[in-house]
Amino acid sequence: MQNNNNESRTTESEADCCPVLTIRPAGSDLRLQSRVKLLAALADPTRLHIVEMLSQLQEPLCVCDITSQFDLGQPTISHHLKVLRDVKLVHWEKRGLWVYYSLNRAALEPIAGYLDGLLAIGQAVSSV
Amino acid sequence: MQNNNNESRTTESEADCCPVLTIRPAGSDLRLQSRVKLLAALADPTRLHIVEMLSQLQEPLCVCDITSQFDLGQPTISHHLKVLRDVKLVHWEKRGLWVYYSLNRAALEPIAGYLDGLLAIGQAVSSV
DNA sequence: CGAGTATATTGACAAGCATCAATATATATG
DNA sequence: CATATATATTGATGCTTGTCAATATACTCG
Repeated sequence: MQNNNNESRTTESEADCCPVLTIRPAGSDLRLQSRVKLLAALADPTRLHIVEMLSQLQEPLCVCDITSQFDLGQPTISHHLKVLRDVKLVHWEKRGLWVYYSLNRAALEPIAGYLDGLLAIGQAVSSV
Repeated sequence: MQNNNNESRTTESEADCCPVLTIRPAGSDLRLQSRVKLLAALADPTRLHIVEMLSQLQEPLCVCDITSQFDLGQPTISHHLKVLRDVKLVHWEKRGLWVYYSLNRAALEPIAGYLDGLLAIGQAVSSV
C-alpha cells in the first residue's frame, strides 16, 4: 500500500535545503496508532455530540435518551456507540431492558494531555 | 440523508426508561463542526506524525525534510499538508524554492482545552 | 411460553478519503 | 531563455465509513 521508491528522495538534493535532521520518533508507532483511533472516534459530529452529552452528566445515560437527541436511526446510533466502545471511550452497563452509557474519562484524559503536550515547544512525548 | 421518523422514537415508551432529559447543546453546531474538522485533520497517522514533528521544533520545517520521514510519495505528503493548512493547524511560508511549515499552536490550543473541558463533570462548554 | 420492547448486528450502498502517477507551477541558475 | 528542482494540483482508484432497512438478540411481563 506504500511505495518503495524512498531512496529516490534521499539523494543529496535536499541537503541544499536543510541540515540533516533527525527527529526522534515521538512515542512508539503503536501509541501513534491508538491515538489516531481515539481521535478518529471523536472526529464525527454525532459521536462528539454523544461524548459531550455524557461529559455533562455524572450518571450513565440510557441509549434511548441518546437516540432521541438525533435525527438518525437507532442502528446508526448503536453503530456510533460501538465505535466509542471499541476505543474504550465509554463504559456501558445493561440494566434490564436498557443499556446505559457513561464517559470513560480515564481514556479521554491521555489524549487531552497528549494534545496539551504538543503545545509545549520541543516537549518530548511519552514513549512508553 | 437522514430519516424523518423521529417522532416514532419520542413516544411514551421511553418514559419508562429515564425522566425526560433536556441536555443543553454544548456550544453551537458550528463549533461542533469545526472541532470535528480539526479532530479529523489530526486523526491520520501521517498527519499526526507531521504535527508531532513540528511540535518538537521551534523553527519551521522544510517540506523535503517532512517528506523524507515517510515512505509516501511527495504528492501524498503535499495533500496531507494541505489538509493541515485548511484547518489552519500549520503556518507555511515560501523561501525561495522551498516551503517551510510550522505548527500553529493557536489553533491547537482550543481543541486541547476543549478535550480538557470534557474531563470535568458537568462542565459547560464555551458556547461562543 | 408468547408478545412486546430496547438494543445490537448484518448487509448493502453511497460518499469520503488516502494514495499514486502524471502534470502544472514557481523559483533558481547557467 | 533553457534547464533543473521543490512543491502543488489533478484525476483515477481502491478502501473506509456513515447511514439505512431488515433481522437478531435479550430482557420483561402477562
